[in-house]
Amino acid sequence: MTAKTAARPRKRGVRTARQARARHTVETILEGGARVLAERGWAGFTTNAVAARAGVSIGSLYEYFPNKEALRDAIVTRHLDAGERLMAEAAAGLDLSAPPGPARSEAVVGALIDGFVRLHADDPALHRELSSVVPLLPGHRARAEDMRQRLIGLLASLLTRDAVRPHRTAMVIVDVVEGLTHRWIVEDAPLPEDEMRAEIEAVVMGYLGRRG
Amino acid sequence: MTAKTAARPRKRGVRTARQARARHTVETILEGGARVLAERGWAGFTTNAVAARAGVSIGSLYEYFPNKEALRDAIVTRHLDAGERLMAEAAAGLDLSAPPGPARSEAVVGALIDGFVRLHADDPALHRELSSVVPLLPGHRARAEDMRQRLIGLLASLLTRDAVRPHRTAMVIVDVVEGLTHRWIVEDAPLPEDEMRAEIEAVVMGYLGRRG
DNA sequence: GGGGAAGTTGAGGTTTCGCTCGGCTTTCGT
DNA sequence: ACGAAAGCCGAGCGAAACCTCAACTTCCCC
Repeated sequence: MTAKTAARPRKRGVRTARQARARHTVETILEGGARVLAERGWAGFTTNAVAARAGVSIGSLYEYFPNKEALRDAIVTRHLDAGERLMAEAAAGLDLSAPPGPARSEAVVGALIDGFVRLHADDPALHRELSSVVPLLPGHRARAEDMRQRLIGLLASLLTRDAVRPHRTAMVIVDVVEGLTHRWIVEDAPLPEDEMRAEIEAVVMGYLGRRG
Repeated sequence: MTAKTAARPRKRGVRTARQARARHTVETILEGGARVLAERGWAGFTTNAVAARAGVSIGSLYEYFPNKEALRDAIVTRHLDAGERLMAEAAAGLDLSAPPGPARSEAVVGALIDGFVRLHADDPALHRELSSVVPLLPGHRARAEDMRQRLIGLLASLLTRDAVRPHRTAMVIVDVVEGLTHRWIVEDAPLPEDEMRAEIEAVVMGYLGRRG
């Protein structure tokens, strides 16, 4: 084959799931893909492994995903969506009517820690793989970076009374919280969860007190 | 001709470099491997690419490394050796005759930050790849973990006067410093180096003050 | 300087894995 | 109820990557 010379090589089009059965198949494949990624890592993430894990044939997988990258990207997108939802929930739970000041800042920091703990605690292996070994599209990196920047902006706006340079302070805090939750939940868990939260809070509040 | 009579097919043994020329070849291959890893990542780390980059034939590579994993492991070992040396140097540079207390702690923390900055600043791309995407042998993970524990132990012994639970405090500090240097140097550099050091120091000293 | 050990080479065997395609089964609309 | 569209299947093709091996070159040592 290969026949590049043909007027239309006519690659077989990728199907768009219309029937409920097909949507279920797509769902199953995505879920299987996430499981394979979490359990066997990016190296074990072969299209045949995903199809087998999902209980569908390799042909079905390629009905809905033009290639391996598209499947990977769909899984990444889902993970980013979940993170976005988590962030929105955490923000919605904040009591913004409280008067600005150290007390409110402590509550805000608590919510931030809570959000990151939940983000990492739900399927740590998948999160680890996606956040460090799986190759990402520039668009996905950009989206993650955008989420981070929005989070920093929000935090900065809540810290205007407690910090001389709110944006800088917010960036440091976000990086500290993310770094510690990532290390302790995803890499290994040297502390029980409540102590972990307390330590992270101590680090952040100590920094805030010093910069305030 | 020779040795046709040997009953054993005997898998061809891996050569141990004896002559200077051969040692140079091994060196070149290791260096080429590190470059390929840093520039094209683990996905681009193919034995043919390494051989080409090193300017030797693929056959030569397999004279000294029984397989791809052995080559990877040798590169990882070298990187760990470098980290070990850096840690020893930083420890040797400490002034332990100074009286324990906040002033000495600040100097110790400064040295810690300095060590991690140097560890990450020298070939950040290679460090990134080795510390997150390249699959490691359990033995290598164990060695890295051992280095971390020794560092924590050393730091804890220097903080006995400043913290109620020195070991816990030391662990948190090491994780904060490593997390922030890694994020800011390896992932991207949002701050000039001196400001970066100042922020990390502010985080750690704030935590120390609060826990003291 | 000669013989043998050490070192080097690269075409190609083997395996792994992404992906295709012809044919079969199920669902839907009329 | 029946034809067409949607969905599903899996043997196998081709590319890419790991690794081998027989032949060649360079170096060492007596």
